Amino acid sequence: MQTDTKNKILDIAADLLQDKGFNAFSYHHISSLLGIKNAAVHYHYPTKESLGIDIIRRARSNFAQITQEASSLHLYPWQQFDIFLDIYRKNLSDNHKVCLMGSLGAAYFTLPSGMQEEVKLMVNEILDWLTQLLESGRSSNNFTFKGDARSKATLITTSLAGALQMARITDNTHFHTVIDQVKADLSN
Amino acid sequence: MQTDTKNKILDIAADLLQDKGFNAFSYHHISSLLGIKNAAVHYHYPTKESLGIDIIRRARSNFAQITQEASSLHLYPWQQFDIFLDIYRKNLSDNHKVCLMGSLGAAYFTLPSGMQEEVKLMVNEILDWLTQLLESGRSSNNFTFKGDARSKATLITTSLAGALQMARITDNTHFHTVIDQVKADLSN
DNA sequence: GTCTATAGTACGATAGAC
DNA sequence: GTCTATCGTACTATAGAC
Repeated sequence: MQTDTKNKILDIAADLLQDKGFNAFSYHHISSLLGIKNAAVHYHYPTKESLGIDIIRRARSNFAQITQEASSLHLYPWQQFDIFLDIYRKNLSDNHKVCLMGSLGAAYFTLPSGMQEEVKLMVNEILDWLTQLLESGRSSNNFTFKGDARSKATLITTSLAGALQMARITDNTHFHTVIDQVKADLSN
Repeated sequence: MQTDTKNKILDIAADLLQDKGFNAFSYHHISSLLGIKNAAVHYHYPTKESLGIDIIRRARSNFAQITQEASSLHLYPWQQFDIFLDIYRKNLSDNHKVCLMGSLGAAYFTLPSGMQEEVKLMVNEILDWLTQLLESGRSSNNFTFKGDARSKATLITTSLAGALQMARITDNTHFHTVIDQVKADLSN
């Protein structure tokens, strides 16, 4: 079990990452929000890369937990899909955070290599899970779409990532528009 | 007419913005690529905000020119749409640049207010143009889709923005997958 | 229009006391 | 585990010579 401070650092850093991006938050931002000093954060995460890696690892772990739980509860395909959409809805309602893929994708070529590897793992896990859900949901006649499931999973994931970014610039209706369109394109 | 150096600054800065993001490039990066000094760039663009604003303004101007030309040539809806897609294809082939909306959306809350306003104008112009193309293309039975055209325009724009980001993390096939899916969803 | 030089700030990171 | 203090670096921006 991690220490309380270490968990709080991770919470704040993840928020900052999805709010301002990896190159626009600092150890000082984190420490001042926690009421401690710069150096205390470095005690828990010596480098910014180690902190970034842990943010992504925790997100991967959370995603695995959510999806495994949905699976063990034998939820219907549409219910599982809605749980997936909730991740993005929550980002929007939490001060217009973008998703991790969007934040890290936009800054990808500035990221330390260890973080780049971790992002790859995360994106592939999301695509794998969604592809399988779409495939089995089509087999059971819950979803309707053409082409292979992985292509559809890619389209959905990229739409949602872009929708969170557009919602910042314009307004929330554009995000909900994308959600509605994505759902409509799976129905029929 | 702008000076040669000022145009080169704009070229390099736009590349850096779409490569690394607004918070990960500096006056020094630009000046060293041009073989001049830091201060010379400040002569042309006193602040980073003024530089950022001009990057977006030029992109808006380029977009207006491209679309007006396509319109004056009386191109078919699919041809016009393909010209639109070319903008994204070119970003991908140019060292995996992301689009301006993606780069600036991810960093939106760190941007100077003047840039935020400029991004809003840009995104609305893109949505306006694409909405009108989709609407008229549907009227002429070239495009097929349900719902209102602006929703479809939003979905397409966000998909493409996200696709460029995902292509960095995974591979180019994911980008072309999105292009194919978007086109298929307009055909039928 | 470009240069040298520098002010002023912020950053990531480390050493060593407590 | 947190602190003070500091090193070395990078950044935006400006002053003034050429």
